[in-house]
Amino acid sequence: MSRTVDRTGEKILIMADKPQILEVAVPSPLFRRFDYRAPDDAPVKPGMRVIVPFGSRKVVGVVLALRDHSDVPPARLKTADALPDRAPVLDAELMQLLKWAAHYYHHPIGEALATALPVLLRKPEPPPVPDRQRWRLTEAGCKQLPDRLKRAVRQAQVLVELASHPQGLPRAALPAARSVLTAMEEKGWIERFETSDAPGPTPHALNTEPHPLNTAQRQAVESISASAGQYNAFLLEGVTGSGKTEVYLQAITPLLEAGQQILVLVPEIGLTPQLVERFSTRFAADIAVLHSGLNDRERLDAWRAAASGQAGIIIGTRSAIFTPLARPGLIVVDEEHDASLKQQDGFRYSARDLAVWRARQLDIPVVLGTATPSLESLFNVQQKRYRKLHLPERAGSAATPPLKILDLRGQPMRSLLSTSLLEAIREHLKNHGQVLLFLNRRGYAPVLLCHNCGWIAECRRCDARMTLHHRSGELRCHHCGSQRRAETDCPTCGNDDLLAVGEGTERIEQALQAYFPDETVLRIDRDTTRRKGSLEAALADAQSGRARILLGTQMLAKGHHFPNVTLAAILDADQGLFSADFRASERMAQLIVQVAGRAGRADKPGEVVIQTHFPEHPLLHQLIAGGYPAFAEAALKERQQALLPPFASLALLRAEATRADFPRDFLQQARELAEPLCAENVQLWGPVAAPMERRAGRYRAQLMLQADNRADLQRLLKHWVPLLEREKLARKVRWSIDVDPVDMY
DNA sequence: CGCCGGAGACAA
DNA sequence: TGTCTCCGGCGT
Repeated sequence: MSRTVDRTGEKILIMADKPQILEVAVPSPLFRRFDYRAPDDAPVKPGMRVIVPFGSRKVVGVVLALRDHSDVPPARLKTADALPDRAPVLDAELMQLLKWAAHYYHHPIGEALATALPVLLRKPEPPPVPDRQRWRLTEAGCKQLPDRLKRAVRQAQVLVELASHPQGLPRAALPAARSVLTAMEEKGWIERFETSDAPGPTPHALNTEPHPLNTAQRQAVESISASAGQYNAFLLEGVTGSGKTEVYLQAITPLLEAGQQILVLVPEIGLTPQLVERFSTRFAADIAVLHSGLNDRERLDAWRAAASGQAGIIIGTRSAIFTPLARPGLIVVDEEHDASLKQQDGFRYSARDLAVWRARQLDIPVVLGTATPSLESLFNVQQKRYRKLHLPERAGSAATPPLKILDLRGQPMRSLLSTSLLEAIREHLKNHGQVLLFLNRRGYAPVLLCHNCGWIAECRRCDARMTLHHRSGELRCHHCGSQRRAETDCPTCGNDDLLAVGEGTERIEQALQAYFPDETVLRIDRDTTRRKGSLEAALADAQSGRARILLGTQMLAKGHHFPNVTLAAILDADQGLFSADFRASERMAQLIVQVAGRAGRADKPGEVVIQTHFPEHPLLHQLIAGGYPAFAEAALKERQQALLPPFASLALLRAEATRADFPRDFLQQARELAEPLCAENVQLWGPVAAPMERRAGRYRAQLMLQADNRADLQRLLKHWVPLLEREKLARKVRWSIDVDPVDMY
């Protein structure tokens, strides 16, 4: 029974044996929480979904707390419609994580909670019942040899998968379309069955024997294992090919055997298949995969498998950090330095930082793995907040290939394929190696220029030039996605002498094909891998060695292993060397080291070439002389002197609108509101226009807040954000707070 | 006279 | 953000 006290001090019994007011997080951009009368039937707990009337619609909110009193006048209080679930969809632990994250990143709680729920649970309609259908091998299927199925790769993969999962797998876990499964079913190789009602944890037997470890790997595994059941943050720094994944696998083995779950975060969907493959070959445990390629139903099933404890391993991108876990044992963040672990719009959380927070709260270990640690994580090691586990050797003792700087000055212009590079390519091809060329610029040419009058093709919605895509004959804006037919005559002077200036991957591909007519040149970028499955197909082509010249953007540099590559080249390192963004050099160093890691193995020495017009640049020299650690040490010193992260805390207030003056005016008012709240150690910079002010037809500006510690910055934000919300101009612009921004544009 | 788009208010 | 209302412009 709840009690209250009246004015006379007498205790009065409230005629209720449960609290009557629900404090609800409603999915809306409002920072307020909303009170409702509880419906009088079901028992309520925080973390339960609740269907409530909101304005003129019905929305799904989440119960934050139960109260016996509300400050809202009774006449305005509405009654919640229904509590659709018997149990909370978000347990106490997740609610705490989400409340903390919404608070730290200054994002409305309702939206934060909504992003943590699978789409189907955000709707008032009842979600579909779980998919209980599983596939398994028949006796005939067990006798099929996957290697015989040369023409049916998918079928072979299904056989391999099912052979290692005798307890059966849901369709979503199989690497094949429904039609493939039906075909195999008709041949009598596989069959379906229904799982029992309450799936328990699956047995987590090993499928394959662990690989032998070197000393450093063994020490890493032992350190992580010794931390089982208690919080510890580890930075697992392992050069490419040093066997980080094997460390993950062996560290989690005892945890799986003890029935615990492992949450693995990866930066991008492109990395999941390979990692899933490694995990599923090793373990018989159910693996739930959560990434943007799933449909709503598949996502819900994976989410439920994690929440029920049925899945032993959960692998997912950024948003998987909010997956409920029945028996959490360890969190792994792979490629922890990767910027895509930070959400770039809406609820701008860092999945890596939240992983550390969540591990601490759960009192379990967290492992941040990378070949090129972020400066933030290295600083945390220095501060003894993280423990570093170092894997200095490449497995099989392959030497790290030397970096070679190739001076582009004086080389014939309009070719990123310098004579020396072409020679090197020829040499490596002759020695049966593969070559990998990296250029972070897709399309044919970044500029289309009139030779007669100087007209340049520009985007109508952005302050940017259009990129020419030759094959499609289109101009595309890489900032807003708009496209149009490429002009053949200059729209200003009518001259037909239009020049394609500069080079993108499409043009380099063409040039390479002309230089090496007998070789297959494989281009891997967003344009060639748009169709579903085409990235996988291209990667398979690269791995098989059929294509020996690989050319691509970012996506080629991340995580993929091509054992035959002996030459890796960065065609143009210059954009990364000079940039307004103070993190650009860190990213360039990481990229160079990651690309370098693609070259060479024990039996085939590798070579890495970096082309630049600035061969004297200190970043390149640090990398050559001392590798990534030397760069990182120097970069950390610079950050300290400039009082930049990790030695300072930053936040950005961004604003955009279709009118240019609104964002500036709003930010100026915001600045004036902030000034009286600023402690001495908090500085305001701006407002300034974004480096590219107009994008997709909207004008953008930002105000930066810099403080020498997190707490003071948070204190300011806490008082400031409510004032912003009340500002009149706040409704004329789209604004957002970015705490710990990674991209400064 | 009625329809449409834009602006502003509001959400318990 | 989604929805409702109000108001002015304009077409019929």
